[in-house]
Amino acid sequence: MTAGGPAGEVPSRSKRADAQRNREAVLTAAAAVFVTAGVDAPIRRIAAEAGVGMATIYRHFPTRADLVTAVYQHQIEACAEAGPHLLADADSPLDALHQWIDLFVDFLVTKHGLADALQSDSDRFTALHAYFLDRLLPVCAHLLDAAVEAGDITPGTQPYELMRGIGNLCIGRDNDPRYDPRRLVALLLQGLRRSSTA
Amino acid sequence: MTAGGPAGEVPSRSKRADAQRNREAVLTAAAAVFVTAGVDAPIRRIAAEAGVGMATIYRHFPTRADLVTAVYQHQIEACAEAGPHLLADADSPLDALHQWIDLFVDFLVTKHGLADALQSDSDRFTALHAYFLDRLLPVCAHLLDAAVEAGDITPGTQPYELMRGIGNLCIGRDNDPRYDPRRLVALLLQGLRRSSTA
DNA sequence: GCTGAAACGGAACGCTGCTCCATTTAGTAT
DNA sequence: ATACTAAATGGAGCAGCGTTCCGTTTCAGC
Repeated sequence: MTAGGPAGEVPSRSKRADAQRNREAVLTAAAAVFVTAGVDAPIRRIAAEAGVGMATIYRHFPTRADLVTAVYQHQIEACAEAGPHLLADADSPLDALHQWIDLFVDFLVTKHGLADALQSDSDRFTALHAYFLDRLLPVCAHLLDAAVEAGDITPGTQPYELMRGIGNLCIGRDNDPRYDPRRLVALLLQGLRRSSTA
Repeated sequence: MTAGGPAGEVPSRSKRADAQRNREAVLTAAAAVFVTAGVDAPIRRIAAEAGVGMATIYRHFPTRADLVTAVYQHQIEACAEAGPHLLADADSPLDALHQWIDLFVDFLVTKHGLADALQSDSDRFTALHAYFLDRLLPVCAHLLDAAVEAGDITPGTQPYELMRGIGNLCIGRDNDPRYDPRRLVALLLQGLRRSSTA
């Protein structure tokens, strides 16, 4: 019951001050290194950048997925929270879905290697995959349902499948002028539209 | 001058017999290992399976892409050759495109990690990427052009982008019942259709 | 200050890709 | 049949990476 003491309301407190500081240093360093070397950057590199030992990183973030998740948590949250907002403001549910997916795609393509990691068949990133799903799948499902209900798109598409499809389309070398994920995502969404012949 | 001897007409000859044998052994072993461990399987493993040293593999196949290419060459060729054949037999160019893409997708999804390798941003597989493009891009372009000319789909889609998109959709853990690349590829093709409102 | 425990750092281990070179072996000329 | 040469071989060796382990340092409460 722990009457008056810290009961763990704020999860990031109740640790030693230096541990807190190091945690922040690691997050900052990781964010910087991820930009240039991708989310697969060597732990040693991040540790050096942060001025800590490797064990410190492993202690704070047991798996790489935990580190990546922590680095991008705010942006993932922002994307999740944008969903209902867009639905309220857009001209149609389909518009809202489009705009939300644009946000999602922008997020993925600007994070070097993130889309790759999300779909990696390695077990290293399962937790990251799970976090994305927990946070964004309901949002996507809601938008999808709204668009179906409005009669804009055909029913039957599973949100999970759609999100993975979009994520997959974002995989690949950056800055290839011949390949723009956005165009293919647009094509995919076009395929979702309710055809007039149906 | 080497009057009567082999002059090198057949490129895979003109090597010592043991080298030929080892080359075949490596290909067989690699094919077997790829099935269970994916195209990223350690060279040591393939060497052990083939009963040769690692250097032998590197000598015959300088890069991993060369090895993977050699292992799947016949299937890639078959896929390439099927294109014109399908176009001649199918009811419509769009049908032919569909069937050909089905072939392509089947090929990718049954080769563990191949789709991942094709889009990997690592330089290890650039040659593989190039080979796929050299061989299959013209076929895809031809089918696409025919479908556009028949008025079945809207013009403007680049064959390269389409192929990469399809390849990307095939990436991921095998046997996930919630994600079937075929459904998304179908959706993508649906998006290519000429809409009656255009 | 003193002390116990939390936190730390980097050496160490295992696995992998790739290279280098002493040794073996196939093919040929005698 | 034998000897010779160049092709071919194999595995030790090096470097980079993820992950763990443990002796040492540092914080925080008394």
